[in-house]
Amino acid sequence: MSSPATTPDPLPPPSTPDCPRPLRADAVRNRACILAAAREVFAERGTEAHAEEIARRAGLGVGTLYRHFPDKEAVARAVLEHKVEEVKAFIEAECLPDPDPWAALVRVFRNAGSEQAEDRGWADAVSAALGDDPAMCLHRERLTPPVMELVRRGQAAGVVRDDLRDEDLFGLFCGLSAVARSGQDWERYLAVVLAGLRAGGDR
Amino acid sequence: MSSPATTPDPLPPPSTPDCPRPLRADAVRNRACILAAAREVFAERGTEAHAEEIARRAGLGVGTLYRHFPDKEAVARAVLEHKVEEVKAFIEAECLPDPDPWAALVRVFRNAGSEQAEDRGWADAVSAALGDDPAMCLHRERLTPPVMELVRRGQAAGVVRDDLRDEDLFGLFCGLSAVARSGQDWERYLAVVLAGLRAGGDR
DNA sequence: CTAGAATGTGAAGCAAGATTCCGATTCAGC
DNA sequence: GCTGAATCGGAATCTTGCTTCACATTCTAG
Repeated sequence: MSSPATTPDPLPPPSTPDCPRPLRADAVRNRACILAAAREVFAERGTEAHAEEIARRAGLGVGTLYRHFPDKEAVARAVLEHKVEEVKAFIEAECLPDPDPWAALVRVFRNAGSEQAEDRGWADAVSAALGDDPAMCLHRERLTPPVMELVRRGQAAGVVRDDLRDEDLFGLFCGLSAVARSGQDWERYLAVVLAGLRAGGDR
Repeated sequence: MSSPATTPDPLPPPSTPDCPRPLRADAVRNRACILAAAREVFAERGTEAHAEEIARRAGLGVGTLYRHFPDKEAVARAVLEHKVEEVKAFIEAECLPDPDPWAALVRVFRNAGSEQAEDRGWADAVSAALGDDPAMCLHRERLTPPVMELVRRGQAAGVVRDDLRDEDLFGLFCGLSAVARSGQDWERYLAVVLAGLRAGGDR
């Protein structure tokens, strides 16, 4: 079926779907620089970050940025992807294992608050997660399950209010993002929300 | 000091600070059209509303819009002003008189939720109120007092949690705005927040 | 009814950013 | 160290939306 190994394939390495061809070493390095810079800039400026600033911060020209990504949104998506994995990892490593579901849930919210306070882009993304842009909803799907798992455990233990659906949860995070983004004291806001989540506080 | 009354003042009516000169009848009418259109468009599109669309919806050219307002932001301010008065009037007429401070507070929040769900511009403004743009903070100053008055009464009656400062309150409204704006079910969100506001639910 | 000021128009001018383009540079295999 | 393909750079281009302007139209006082 394939040509004898002795004759080097005249075509570039057959482009497998996930690795069309090995990137040149410098290109790999630069791509990483762009992503690192983008993480910084999005964290500072949120969705409004400028492509130019990302490139400059990476020590590269805009053209290079556009060689690696089709447009600015793609960069944002890549950065978001990274953040989601980070947060997911935190929840799975630091919260899910906790035998006390309430303490674990509190830790999830605290983490969300501090991350959002420090990363405007992340706060923007969480706010946008309620919208209808599919790219922005992706992380909602990715993070809801582990958090709901904790909620369910809490409800089983009788410490979390019984009515509470997926969407409500994201609504709360969304509110938190609005407060955290603004430099407001999100801990106080969180205190109220947590009190509200606790079982029995119902009106 | 002034010239005899018999000689009509050759100058246009001395421009008093608040009424430089009487506007022409059609100008008054058009200004009102612009504001009405602006209210609609800002309600639909929020801060992103286009000057052009406002003018078109008013049945006028953009130039006319700019004859009446120095820039788009001035239009937004005027619209905001109107909304703030409306909300303030609602609180003073429908909530402050209520002898039950908790019921009154709930009504304030419900009103906020439904207004924000129907008026994207208002939701945006509330979110922005935590920022540092003075024009956007103005309504915070205007609405905080009456609401805090209710909070204080509630605290005195022992139905509202004791620690609760001005800023916290706006944080909660800000969160509500994020949820309401997104078409999410803000009533559920509110249920949690209200449970959290209630005295005794503390962790 | 008429003149002249006040208004209304919307095309043209600008500004800010995103994206493209193509010559200049750098890598990787020989 | 050579050569051609892959990359880089950043000025030029395009897009979008705000704002201005010179001229046309409409009011209002006389």
